[in-house]
Amino acid sequence: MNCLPISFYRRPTVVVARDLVGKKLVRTIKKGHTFKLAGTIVETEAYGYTDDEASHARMGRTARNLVMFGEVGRAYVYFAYGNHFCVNVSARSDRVQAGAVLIRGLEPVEGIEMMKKLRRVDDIISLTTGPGKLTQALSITSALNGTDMTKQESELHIEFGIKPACILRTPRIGISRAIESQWRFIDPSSKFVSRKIQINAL
DNA sequence: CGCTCGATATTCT
DNA sequence: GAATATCGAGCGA
Repeated sequence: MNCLPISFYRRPTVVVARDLVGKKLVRTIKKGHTFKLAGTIVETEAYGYTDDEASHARMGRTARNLVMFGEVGRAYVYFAYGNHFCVNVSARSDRVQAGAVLIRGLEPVEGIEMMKKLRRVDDIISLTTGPGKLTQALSITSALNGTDMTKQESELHIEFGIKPACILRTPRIGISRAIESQWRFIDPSSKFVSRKIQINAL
């Protein structure tokens, strides 16, 4: 079994976000043949509960964010700006009621030709450098919301990888609240990070 | 390269 | 009605 165990996700969300950098996100598609699409996670962000003004869970449960409150290690897929899907993994310590880690960047490893077709682009760099891009490259939609990411047989799961030499911690991107929290983690040696650093507003 | 804007689901005010 | 965990097209420099 190559998958990260459920205990990996039953820890503080920020710690899980850091430790997910270097792990492998795997998507299997059964369509006649079985296709495998996979990439190494190079960029993540942690989102919390009522303590986090930028989190979907900050106001409590809604139909959309239920997975953030449920069992850990599950895929939380949501539709952003009416245009793109984004994928998270639910993760939190037992003391907290909600939490998830947004996967923001991948380094493509397997199934690159199919990713190019799904994205309708040829450029490797723009294939998976961003949360909306990587869901398109791996054909991740709300149909996969709630998927158990700790099971090898799941169409979407997370496997062990190689621990990066260095992980950088920065403020999160694309939010206007709680910009002071440094809950974004990147592998600075990777070319597949959407932005190397966050420029802090004055 | 950088900036503006449209697409438009879901939630909040 | 406004904001949002985004992206890419179009435009100007």
